[in-house]
Amino acid sequence: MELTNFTYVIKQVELALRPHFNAVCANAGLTPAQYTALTVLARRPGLTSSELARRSFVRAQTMAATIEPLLGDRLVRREQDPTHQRRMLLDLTPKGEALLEEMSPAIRAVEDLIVAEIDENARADFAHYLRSARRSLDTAGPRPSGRRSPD
Amino acid sequence: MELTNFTYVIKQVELALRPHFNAVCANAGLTPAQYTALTVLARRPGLTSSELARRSFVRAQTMAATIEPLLGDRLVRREQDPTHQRRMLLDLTPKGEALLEEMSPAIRAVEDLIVAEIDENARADFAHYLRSARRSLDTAGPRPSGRRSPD
DNA sequence: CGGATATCAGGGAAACTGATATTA
DNA sequence: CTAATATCAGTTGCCCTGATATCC
Repeated sequence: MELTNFTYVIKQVELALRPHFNAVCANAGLTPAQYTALTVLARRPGLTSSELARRSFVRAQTMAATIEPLLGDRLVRREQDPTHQRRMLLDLTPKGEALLEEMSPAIRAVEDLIVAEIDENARADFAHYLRSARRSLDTAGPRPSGRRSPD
Repeated sequence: MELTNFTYVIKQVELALRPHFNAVCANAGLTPAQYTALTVLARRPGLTSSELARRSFVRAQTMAATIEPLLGDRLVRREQDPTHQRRMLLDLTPKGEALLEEMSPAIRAVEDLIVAEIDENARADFAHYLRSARRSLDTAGPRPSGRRSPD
């Protein structure tokens, strides 16, 4: 009963998910972290690298390293914030948007696999619990970067 | 509705969980992977390193590297399988069991944080969904190692 | 000044691939 | 012969810490 061990099972799910997710990303010439950064930028255009890092629970340096190859491949574009000399705003290029579109069916297949056994109705509950866990973990204890809700 | 993005949120939860889990493990002189291996051995004494690897969704080499320091620290003991010349069976030492016991309250605190916002009744559902996801991901597609249910 | 950004340099935990020797 | 185990060696993705310069 109480041998739930959420910490353990969450790690296991992430590990079991990794090869699937990895394969889809590698197929598109991306690392998993890069794909994730692209999807966040798709929904939040004009973020800075630091903001993107906070929303992803990583450091600014880590995110900068993740994004660097995307800039080189012209999947992401960077321009200076008109109001701040120091801030660099990130956006997807059309090429970046097209790549996400191409990957969409394969990603969708992985999504379907995750919830394959779960009733349609219960999937929303599952998603709700996951987001709740992320929120609880974010608003307490040791953190890599700053505050702010991830997405 | 369908903007659930389980792949993304699961990764986010794992990332948000990491610093908490990491701090507890580091406090006990363990890496997260080492702590996890200890807990599995606590519940499944006499596993081989390869079996342990399969249950943990990693390769035999990865698990061997994880366990090596635990043998040196006498937290885990290894003895030859009487019926197989090649198999080496793993077990916790009393020292290993004691360490898990010491860590238990801190681990429990992290567990409580994860489900802090979730109703007592709903926590079992959450655990069920997580295990279901792990199972679905395990029984299909690309995998690092072999078969067998993890735990 | 403090706070946030960007970026340089270095390090570590933990997964991967490939290859090999042994044994049921 | 085939499958599984144990183990050697190298690689990679991706996070970390510390430090620095710039800008509001």
